[in-house]
Amino acid sequence: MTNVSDTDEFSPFSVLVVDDDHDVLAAIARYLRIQGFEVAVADRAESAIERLNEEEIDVVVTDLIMPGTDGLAFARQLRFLHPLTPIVFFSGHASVPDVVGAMRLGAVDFLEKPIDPDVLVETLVTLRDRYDRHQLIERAAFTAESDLGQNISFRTRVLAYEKFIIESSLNEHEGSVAKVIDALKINRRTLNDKMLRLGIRR
Amino acid sequence: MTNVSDTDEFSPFSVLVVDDDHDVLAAIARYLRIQGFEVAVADRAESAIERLNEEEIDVVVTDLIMPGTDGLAFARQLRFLHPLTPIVFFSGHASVPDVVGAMRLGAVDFLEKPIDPDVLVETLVTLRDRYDRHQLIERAAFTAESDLGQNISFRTRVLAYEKFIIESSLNEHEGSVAKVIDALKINRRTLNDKMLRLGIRR
DNA sequence: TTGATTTCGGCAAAAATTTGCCTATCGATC
DNA sequence: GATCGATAGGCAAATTTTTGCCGAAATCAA
Repeated sequence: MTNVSDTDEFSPFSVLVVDDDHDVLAAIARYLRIQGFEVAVADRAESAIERLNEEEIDVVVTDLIMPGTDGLAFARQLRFLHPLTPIVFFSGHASVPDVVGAMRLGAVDFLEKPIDPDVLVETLVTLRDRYDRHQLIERAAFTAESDLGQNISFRTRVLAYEKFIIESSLNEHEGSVAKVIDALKINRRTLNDKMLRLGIRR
Repeated sequence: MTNVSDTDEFSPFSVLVVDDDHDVLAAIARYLRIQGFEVAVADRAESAIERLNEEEIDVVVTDLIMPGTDGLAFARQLRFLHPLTPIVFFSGHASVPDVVGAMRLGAVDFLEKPIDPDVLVETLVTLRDRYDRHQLIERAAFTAESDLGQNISFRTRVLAYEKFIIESSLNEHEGSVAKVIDALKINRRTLNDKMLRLGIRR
């Protein structure tokens, strides 16, 4: 696997903000940019998906209630395309089922409107600090063959995920294979084989 | 196949209900027993933990707000003792952060008080049908942001991810297995087997 | 009701993965 | 140089998964 851009400049943490209200969108984007985030915006789900396919997004921040494809439906698509990309929801009057649905889709957090910019930034900073490395690895694993868009085979996806898990765990344990074996409860021989097959090096 | 009377072949599905309000507790317990569940009750977290250690509990249903140890703190203990036991929360006036916190702890659902008994039963029936005793696969297993994710085996995580992919794809294709087969490029027989093993229903 | 379509599961062969055993390499240390 | 600890890989048996074939059950459309 030749990865064109994994050696060059460090990639900033990029946030995709999705909201149909342009004023809110602009305000959030502006604030986040001041805070040093790279920000992409979209005013509806369809364009958000486009953005996600075009550029590397580290985290998605989306309104729950939008005309057309709403936040949950959007998250569902996102989950399918990029299963591990963190999602932060926000909404004005969210019902309990809404929040439940969002969290079930793997949302990291659910903020209430009006958004306190500092709370949002805090959430994002936590994510950045905590998952920066993981995200980079994830991208390498999941974008490797995802150029084709939707039709990635089940097999490929699962392998990519396995690769992600192992690389994450290795990363977390500073390259100690023994610790990974323990943490993932995986047979040593199996791990070695998988690493070989998936092209994982310490 | 999905018949209520089939279940007596297996060990019964046991529910632990936790609420400090004895009236509510009795009402729920009574209703669930009528519906054929084996029900244990506890009026506070401490006794609930005792119950959990004494008998085999398949799912915990707990109030969020209780004097002493509240629902979230209780869930945290439960997670430590029985990481894969499903939890269903209920509460009267739950705030968004409450719900978020509950779901982060791996709650299966969050119901609002007053509880509609039928909704609760439906939730439990789904759980009963869906979770195979041998192979409990927690949604949290694969959620990247979960606090739990750490001690879960490689195998379990991968299975959870497979389950997620298939469910997502089914969802996206409105339950059409044929379309899923095409989209995921997976053998029909393999898909059927996986659905069976992972407890996926259309 | 009938016939076409779709979905499911039993079964067994084929294929792939996992695992245990044994040996080899690499570094750090004595 | 010898040794210890950690990591890898060859090999073959054990185990699991995948797949094709078959028929049955369920669903849908006249």
